[in-house]
Amino acid sequence: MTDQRHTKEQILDIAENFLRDRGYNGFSYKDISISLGIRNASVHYHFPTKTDLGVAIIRRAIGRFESWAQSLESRGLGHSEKLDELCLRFKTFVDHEQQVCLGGALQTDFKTIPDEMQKETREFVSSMLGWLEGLLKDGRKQGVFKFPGKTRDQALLMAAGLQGAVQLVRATTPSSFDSIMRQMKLLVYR
Amino acid sequence: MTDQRHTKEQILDIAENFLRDRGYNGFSYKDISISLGIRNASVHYHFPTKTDLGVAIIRRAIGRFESWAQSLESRGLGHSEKLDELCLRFKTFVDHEQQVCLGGALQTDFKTIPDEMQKETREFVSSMLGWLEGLLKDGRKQGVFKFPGKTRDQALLMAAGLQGAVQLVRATTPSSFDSIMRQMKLLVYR
DNA sequence: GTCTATAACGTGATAGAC
DNA sequence: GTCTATCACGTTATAGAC
Repeated sequence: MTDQRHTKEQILDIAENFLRDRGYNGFSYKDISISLGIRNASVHYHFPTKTDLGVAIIRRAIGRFESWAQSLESRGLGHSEKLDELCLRFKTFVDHEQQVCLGGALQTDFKTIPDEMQKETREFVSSMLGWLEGLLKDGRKQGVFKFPGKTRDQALLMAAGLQGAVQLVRATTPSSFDSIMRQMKLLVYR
Repeated sequence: MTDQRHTKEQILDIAENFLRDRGYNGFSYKDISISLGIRNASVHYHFPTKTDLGVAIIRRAIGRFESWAQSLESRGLGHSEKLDELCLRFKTFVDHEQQVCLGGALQTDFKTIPDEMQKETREFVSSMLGWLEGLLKDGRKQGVFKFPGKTRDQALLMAAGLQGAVQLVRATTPSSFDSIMRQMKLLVYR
């Protein structure tokens, strides 16, 4: 019984890894089954269709993001530290075999993924943008962040910068990510 | 004779469109052949392998970008106008069925594309980054742009922001692109 | 829950006629 | 240059035994 949840979770781990590594159309049930050491049909037992699998990956990511955001609260971090933690989160992708973030991968493949996945993707992105906007709004009010214009625009720019940064690394060098983070912070703190 | 070049160019147009629309693994020779009204095998006549096709798309994009940059010179545009033109270039993708930019699509699919395409992708990105860095360096020297930090970092941030922006549109709304451009300019002009 | 076996279809690619 | 026909293989997915 714990075994079921265990395998299911393992499949999600592996599939999400492939998704960030190769995109939604860049991996198959066979890849997952080989990676896990079971058979193709066994993967289908846990996730009947690839759509089910894709939706589950994104839903889990949404929950994980919200838990993460919550954990920052309970650790009592300040605005500046929270922003650092977000950047660190993306840096993890780069450090882990130059993977890209889930949102970026799903948006690039957007027109090829089923409707249910598109819907979850919007939800995921909306959740992240909402959090970031809140952080920037609060941080600016308290004088931690200093940027002109609308908070919403700044949040969008940072989200775009973050997801573009992890992708750019693949065509340049890992240090590009650090460059972009450095500059992003420079512009928001002065 | 002109017909050959014509069909070949049409294939490139259609394939590049698919690539920006659905990613490298999201379209097939069949899609192209149907779209062009010829047969699968005929497409293979012009581009024997999908790798050949992919490489040709990127090479053409590199040439096109350099012609575009050159055209800005002959039009005698200033630094500020050149930056506007770049943003406009990306906005075109958004306006055209919310497509993403070639660099972003290729980077997301990077680990699934053949070596030759990876090489061309690096070349393409390098070309764009070099141009942008030159623009920012010159513009800052002349007092048009005002940003702290390294020119290279700023160029990387803007490239990441641009490619992230066209992608984010898909999961949010087209106006996100305008928001991001507005904020990007705000930060580089003050 | 996992297996074997297989269906139904899509993919990149090639041979050879016209 | 384009066609028909076909190959070899990968894909998602299902039926049914263990």
